[in-house]
Amino acid sequence: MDAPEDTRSRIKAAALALCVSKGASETTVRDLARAAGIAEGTLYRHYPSKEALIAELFRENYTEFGRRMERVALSEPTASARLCAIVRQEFALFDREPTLYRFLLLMQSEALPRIPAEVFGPVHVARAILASGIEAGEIGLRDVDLGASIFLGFLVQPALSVVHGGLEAPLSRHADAVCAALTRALAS
Amino acid sequence: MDAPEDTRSRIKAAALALCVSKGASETTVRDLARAAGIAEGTLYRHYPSKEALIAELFRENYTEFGRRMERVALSEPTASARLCAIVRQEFALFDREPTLYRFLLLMQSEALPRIPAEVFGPVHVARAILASGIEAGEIGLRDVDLGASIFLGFLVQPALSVVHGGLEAPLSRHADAVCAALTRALAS
Amino acid sequence: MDAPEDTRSRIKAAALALCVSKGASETTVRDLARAAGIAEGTLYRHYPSKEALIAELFRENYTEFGRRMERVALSEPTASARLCAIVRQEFALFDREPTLYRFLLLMQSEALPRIPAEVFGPVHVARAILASGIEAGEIGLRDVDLGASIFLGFLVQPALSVVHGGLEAPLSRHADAVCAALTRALAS
Amino acid sequence: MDAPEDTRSRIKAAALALCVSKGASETTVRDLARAAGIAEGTLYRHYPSKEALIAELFRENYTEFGRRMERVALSEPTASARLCAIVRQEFALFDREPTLYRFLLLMQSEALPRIPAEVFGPVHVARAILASGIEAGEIGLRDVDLGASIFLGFLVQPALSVVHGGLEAPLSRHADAVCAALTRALAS
DNA sequence: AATGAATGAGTCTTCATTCAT
DNA sequence: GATGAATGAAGACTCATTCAT
Repeated sequence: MDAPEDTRSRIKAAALALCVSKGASETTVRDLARAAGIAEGTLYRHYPSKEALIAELFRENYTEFGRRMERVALSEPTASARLCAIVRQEFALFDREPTLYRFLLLMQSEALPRIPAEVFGPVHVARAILASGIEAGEIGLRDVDLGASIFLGFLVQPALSVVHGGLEAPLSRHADAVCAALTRALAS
Repeated sequence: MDAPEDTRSRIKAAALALCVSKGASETTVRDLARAAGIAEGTLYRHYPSKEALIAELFRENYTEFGRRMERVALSEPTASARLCAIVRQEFALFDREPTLYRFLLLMQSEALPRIPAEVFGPVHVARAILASGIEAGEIGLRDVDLGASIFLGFLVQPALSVVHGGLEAPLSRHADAVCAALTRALAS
Repeated sequence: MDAPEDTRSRIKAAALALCVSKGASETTVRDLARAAGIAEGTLYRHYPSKEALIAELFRENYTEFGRRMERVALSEPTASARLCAIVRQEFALFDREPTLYRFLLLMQSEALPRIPAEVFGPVHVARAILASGIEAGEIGLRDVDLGASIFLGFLVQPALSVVHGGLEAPLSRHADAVCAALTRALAS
Repeated sequence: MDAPEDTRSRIKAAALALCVSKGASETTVRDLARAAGIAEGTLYRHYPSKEALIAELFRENYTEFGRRMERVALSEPTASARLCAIVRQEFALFDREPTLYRFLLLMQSEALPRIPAEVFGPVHVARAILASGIEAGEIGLRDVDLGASIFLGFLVQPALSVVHGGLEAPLSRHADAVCAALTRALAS
């Protein structure tokens, strides 16, 4: 009745929502199946294990995150403008798709260590932009790795603060201020 | 034979190390007992549950984190200097006690949501310092909450980058550059 | 495209091989389907259940075993000669079709209890030959049931010993010695 | 309350009985626990897995079988007498402890292949006795391996025949006839 | 006749927790 | 306080079987 792809999508959506609301290890296969409207065994026709499902889900969204960054960055002329465009876009996405975003944020500490460093993601894009900015003499901070780390701090921490209640939603409201501070931080 | 406090310390040390190396939910009471050199049942003489043990462990270190920040901040004259002193101190601590620090970093996303916002911690300290700096006209960024969030980004993200391998250890090596960028970011 | 009988044969061959190599209950329908080159559901067009498939497979080969015994026995003049002819033939078959034979040997303990005693098989043939031998005064051992059991021991145990590595292959090499011993055992 | 050894014994007894009555793979851990009067989890304090429990059970009884054979054999003067003593003893044991014996008989085909050939057992004893008999010129059949195999056939097949209903119980009733036939078989 | 995704009862196993010693 | 065997609920996963196509 449903296309097989539909079942997979339902599983993914259920996993995303449940991991965000209860955490990955508190989410049982039974929860997953119920939320996706499938039988428990059906999950195993699509993923080899619960762990693999979550890992794949994280990886997909992680690399998609990187690709999204690449996409907005392309249309901007300078490194600073690129990073700001990313901030604006991601903050807007955080407001529009809170579940997807929280998933990425919350799973980071468990999932990232299991992903090989070579896998394409936000860090690569940040590094590339910073490298070009440094070469163009536009960015003062000369350490690409540190610059990427600081940039990610600007991107991630405000989002986390909104999640934890320390910063008022919507996140987009803070985009201008964050971009300004980010530009100053990397400038000299 | 051992003072009871000794047993508690051994349990805490074991929990810290195991949570860092395998994650909280992957750490079993058996693991804990083995690592602490006690019987499984003994844990329950000291904590009502495994969950409570980890929660208490996080909370202790979390508030201690805040208190450490307060302590260094006191001796500095300006907001900027205070924040930089904190950065330097914590980066040094990260290098000296990696397990303790990683525990805080990794458990954040699971443990923080369960801690009421009123509980004293780093966020309070950051906010207080920023508020004073804004009042003194020393800090341009006028939103205390956002400023605190950005500051935490500077504190946390470089540490995470070292953990994930994206930034070269030791973290202290980057303290100067981070302080400079942080000062610029908040300045205007 | 294929004649249906072909599919059945492929299923049977797959079941035989898998039961021998991993045991009946360790063999899954998925294994069976994969090895036979069919879909899992297809098995149920040919057999009502996995269990029924294996039971039928055993029964077929079990009665065929009996019929084979009957056939060689016919051309021999005395009971002793008949039993020896059987030994020779079966030992040769064991060497030629090891999988088929191991199936019979290994499934014995699970499958035999579920087969009613009336079902035609090796035991019937052995009993008939022995009865005729006793009547002809040619065989000293007067208990037909015991004689049949001892004969089966001569037939089965050397084969099992080869399977378990306690007796050197090929089994046929031992046919003469076994026949001689068997003849002596029943003689007096 | 119970000595721990008691729990283990109860588990073993339950496993023995259930494996005999329903087969190893049809026996669930739940069955085992119920029959032993323990909780399911308790089994895993004593054995690493259900499989390991059954394997250990088989191995224990298998080597004990060998040791029993050794023990009766000692008191007899000739190879023939030793083998007959074994037959008599084991047939009697089969009648007295049918469950234990059936376990060995029925599990043979699954369990034996997983036991390394070096493990001490009935085959070793049979071979040793036959070798001594051959050397003493007392036994005509010159192939030790084949002789051991034939002997095991005399030992095992009549027991199996009783289990399957082809031979009338008690097995001991047939001991004399079997001994006589065995002696003749090996003699010349 | 053939397919193979879906099913869901049932399996083995784990693990936080209890309690008699 | 300390122990560690016992618990049993709950977990992840399997697999024979069904059925719409």
